[in-house]
Amino acid sequence: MINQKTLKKVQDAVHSMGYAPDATARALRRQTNDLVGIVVPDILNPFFARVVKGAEAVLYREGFTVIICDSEEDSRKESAYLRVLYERRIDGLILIPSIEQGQSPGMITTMRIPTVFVDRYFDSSFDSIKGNNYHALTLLVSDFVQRGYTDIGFISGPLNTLPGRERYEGFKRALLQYGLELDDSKIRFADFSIEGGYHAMLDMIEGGSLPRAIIGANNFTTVGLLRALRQKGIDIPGQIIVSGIDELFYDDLIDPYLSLAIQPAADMGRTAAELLIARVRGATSDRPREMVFEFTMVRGREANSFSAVGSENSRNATF
Amino acid sequence: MINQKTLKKVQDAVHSMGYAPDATARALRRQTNDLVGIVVPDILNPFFARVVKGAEAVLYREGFTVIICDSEEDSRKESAYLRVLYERRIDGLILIPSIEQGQSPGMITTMRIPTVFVDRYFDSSFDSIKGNNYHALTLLVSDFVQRGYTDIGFISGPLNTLPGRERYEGFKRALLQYGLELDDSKIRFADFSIEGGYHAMLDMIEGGSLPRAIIGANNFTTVGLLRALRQKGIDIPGQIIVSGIDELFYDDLIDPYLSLAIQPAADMGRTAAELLIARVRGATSDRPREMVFEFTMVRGREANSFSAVGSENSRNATF
DNA sequence: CTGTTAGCGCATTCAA
DNA sequence: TTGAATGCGCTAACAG
Repeated sequence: MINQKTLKKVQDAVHSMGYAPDATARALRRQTNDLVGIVVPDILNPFFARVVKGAEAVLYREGFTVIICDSEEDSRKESAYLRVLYERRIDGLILIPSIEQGQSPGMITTMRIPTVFVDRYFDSSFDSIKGNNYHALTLLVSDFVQRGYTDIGFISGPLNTLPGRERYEGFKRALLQYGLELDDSKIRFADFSIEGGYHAMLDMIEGGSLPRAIIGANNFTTVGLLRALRQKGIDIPGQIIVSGIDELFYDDLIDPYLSLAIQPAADMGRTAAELLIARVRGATSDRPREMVFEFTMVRGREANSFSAVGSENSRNATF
Repeated sequence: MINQKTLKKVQDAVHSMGYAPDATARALRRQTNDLVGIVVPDILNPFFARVVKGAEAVLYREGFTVIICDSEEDSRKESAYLRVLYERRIDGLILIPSIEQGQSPGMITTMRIPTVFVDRYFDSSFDSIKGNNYHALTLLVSDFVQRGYTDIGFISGPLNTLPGRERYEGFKRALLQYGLELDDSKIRFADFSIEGGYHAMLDMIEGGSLPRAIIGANNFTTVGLLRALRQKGIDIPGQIIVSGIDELFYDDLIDPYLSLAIQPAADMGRTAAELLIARVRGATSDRPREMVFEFTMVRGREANSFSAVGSENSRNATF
């Protein structure tokens, strides 16, 4: 038995001389890398950034190193990254796919790497995590109806994504549920981007059919939509009232009248990491799990009757 | 000579069978990894996220894989990550240090990895990139003065960071330059966080010395400061007018009267990557380079006299 | 130009 | 319990 104090001294000495074991060689020998890849369409989008932060925290705690890749909503860059990650012999993958799928689905299946999809996904044979998109629209529409607004428009996301489809479906169902009429002139389709939301809203305005209330299909769509309304000098909440899906940043500062249906993004990221770690460490044979997270409604100033913004409600969530 | 078409066919066949060369083994053999680490204090901060995006784009193009690490402004987590990156045998490092330095400076020097510091840094023997912080405050103060506001407050950053020090110094110099008096009751020190800015502003308000104009030392400080003003029901721009440093997100939507001094964050990230690649590939013996980027002034609604927000000015920069 | 071999730094195995 | 040998998958060097 070596003396503990001596051991510690030697370790310290070795360490201070700048030695550290080579993780590359270890990975080669052990055939496992403690490496996880996370691929997201845009790290600047606060929703994705929060998912990444949640996942990263768990993976770091569990001793994994994380390679974060920003596909820039480009399916070719995404595929290229998947290839790179595969060559790096990652042990697991958390993927938020870009809108266009490209070659990724094929690669994911042939790579045979444990994978968890978040928000958007294309393959039910993998673990996946999403928000209850249908319910989000029930929340938003019912909020409008309760406040007396029944003339409701929608800037939808792209229907070739899961949240795009489900939110559009959810919007239609919610209108039906409240006996409201579906008016196509008050629906536009965009691509979950700021520009997309902006142009869709401009188009609706210029089409002459401004609804009394409108919903943005995701955070960026809502930003674009608000920008169009401001540019056209349309009064909020006087002429139109706005709700959106997904947190932005400092939402209370952006527009005190803005109501939002919010997914617990960091929780979803954490859960994705936990599911992934279970796969990596444990039985890969378990059947895929689909986890659905609930949205929370955060109401803007008007819906709160006259409570002050910045008071004890969840609008301070970023704190 | 092998027939090109045959070669291609073989490659395709091999590739389709799921084979891809093992980057881990290659790294071990070649003793170079095409791996770069980026360590930032908070990937949710749009300034840091933009730096990362800029750097990542260049590194990706040049064939490097990027490991992005979020130190959460925690010097212990930062050091732990530096250790991990070192063990992973990264070829280069881009570092935005956390506020407290902890063990990182020592590690950086003993690791002997090509390193580029961005925004904050502690060692002039490495390449570094920053904004012209002094000039930022000249821009902001002179803008206020031109608009007739001479009673100017400042929520400073921490003086143990480079931008914190330089911006505070810059503020003092700018006041001097315009013959204005330095009033300590209108200066508070915070930590570049939303909470910090919020509490600092609250403290100033409750101290009874509200200036007619105020500057936030960085993007988060400005958010916190705005939140405090709103919560206290203080009218912007009636009672106080606000300027800040660094872009937020959708700044025009947050407050149309908000003026900002903005660093070209993505450019700075790109340049960091280019400097790093030059070091990694080339002569390590070159003396360290310090690059200083200029701020751009983006004026809020009032300063623009009556031009509409959303018009052809740089407030649409996020587009 | 093609084919063979040695070794990168570890972890595992087997021998002592 | 401790020490020496083997090989992970690749590439660079070398020999044919």
